[in-house]
Amino acid sequence: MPDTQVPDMVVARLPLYLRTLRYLESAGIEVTSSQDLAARLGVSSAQIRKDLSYFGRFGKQGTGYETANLRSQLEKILGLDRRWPMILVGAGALGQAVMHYAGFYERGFYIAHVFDSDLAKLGHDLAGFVVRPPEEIPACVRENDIRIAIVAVPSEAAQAVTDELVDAGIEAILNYAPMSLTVPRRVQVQQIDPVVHLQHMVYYLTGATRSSPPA
Amino acid sequence: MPDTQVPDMVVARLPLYLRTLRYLESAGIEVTSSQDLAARLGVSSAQIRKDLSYFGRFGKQGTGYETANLRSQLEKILGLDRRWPMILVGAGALGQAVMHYAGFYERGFYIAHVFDSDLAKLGHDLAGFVVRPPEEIPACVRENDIRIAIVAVPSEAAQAVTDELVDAGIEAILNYAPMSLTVPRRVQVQQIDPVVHLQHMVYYLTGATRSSPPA
DNA sequence: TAGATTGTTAATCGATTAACAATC
DNA sequence: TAGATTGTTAATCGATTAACAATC
Repeated sequence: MPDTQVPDMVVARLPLYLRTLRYLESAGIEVTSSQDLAARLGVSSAQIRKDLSYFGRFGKQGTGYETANLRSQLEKILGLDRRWPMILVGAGALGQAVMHYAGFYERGFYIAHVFDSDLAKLGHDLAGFVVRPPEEIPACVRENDIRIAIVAVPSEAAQAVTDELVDAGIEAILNYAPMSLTVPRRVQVQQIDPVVHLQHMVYYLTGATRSSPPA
Repeated sequence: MPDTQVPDMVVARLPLYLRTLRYLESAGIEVTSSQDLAARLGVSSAQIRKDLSYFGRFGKQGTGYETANLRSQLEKILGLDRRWPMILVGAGALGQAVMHYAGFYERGFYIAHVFDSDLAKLGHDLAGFVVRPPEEIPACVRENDIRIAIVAVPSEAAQAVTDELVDAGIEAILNYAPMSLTVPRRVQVQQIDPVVHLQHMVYYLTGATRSSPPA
């Protein structure tokens, strides 16, 4: 079974499965089942089995899945059997918070270089990173084979920075600016905007006339 | 047209529409159309019109939508014609980054109280917030009518903190811990986990054999 | 064996899109 | 008026679920 064309929604769920498997593994739980995972994630067990079936057969009838094995299989499928370097653009408050975030390294990513257009920031100080001017992005990306960038600049600058990143050959962008970015189809973009999630939830907090939250 | 039961996916998109409308408004663009919004957001214009139709009629044939009007209508629909106080649990590195995030206040939210179980943190220092012990959460929530909480504690503590928040009457949780939370159905949960998004994108960066990214 | 759980197919359900009459 | 765009319906498309034979 080759890549029969996996729906993007399925791909999007794999990291959630992976996260739970890591947790189970760290808790010493060596075997799990689609039902157990489903309960922990709040989805249906059929969905988990169906999702996994796009990539192969990882379980054993009557038993379930070996936690460590499925975890490692998912890592391989997602491309996490290596570590990915990223560049960070923006070394302001948000960018510095991103630099300090410990979760990247543990789960397959790390920040390799940091850029900011503020001349006052160029130096060694920030969280152990040397802040470099944006002009150096193209060479840095090329020389270090970097494919992922994090955008942590003010909204006003986000699209311009994105255009430069795309020109430099970046293929995936994690955007912390609260703004939709326009990119060519070959470039992946994902958005981190906590306020969008708050606004979504607040809808269900308003009025008793309001429809009830989704299952 | 009352609340015919709006699909959650539609509700989830409203904040994105709102974000773009705010941008247009700030750029002095007074009129827009479903086509213009669609192009900016990378969705179809039919979807935007359909989504809006769940809530009423906001446009004018032949012309489009008045930016400021549609923005304000969406705010009303989402429940953003007021400002929502939140409590933050966790005053470590992540919690402090959340405290410093300027985007909440501008878009309808603010952190009213901060809690941390670390005795060393109790005090005034952090970003202008007085850090209080978690025992005070229930009274604080009750007395101040707080319905939203942000969880920014280590993964190991996240579920326990969540259970306490639920008991205290919290109805919506924004979770920064990289971990699925289990809550009663009446409670909203949304997750912020940048690594999940990176892992999702990386799938499309691996191998030429790989299916191409979604449109 | 009896009990459990997978992998998979077919049925259901829901979301997106296409298309167009209404109308500004 | 001619041109444009909405709001809405019906058709399409795709994702989720139910169910069960296979099998550990």
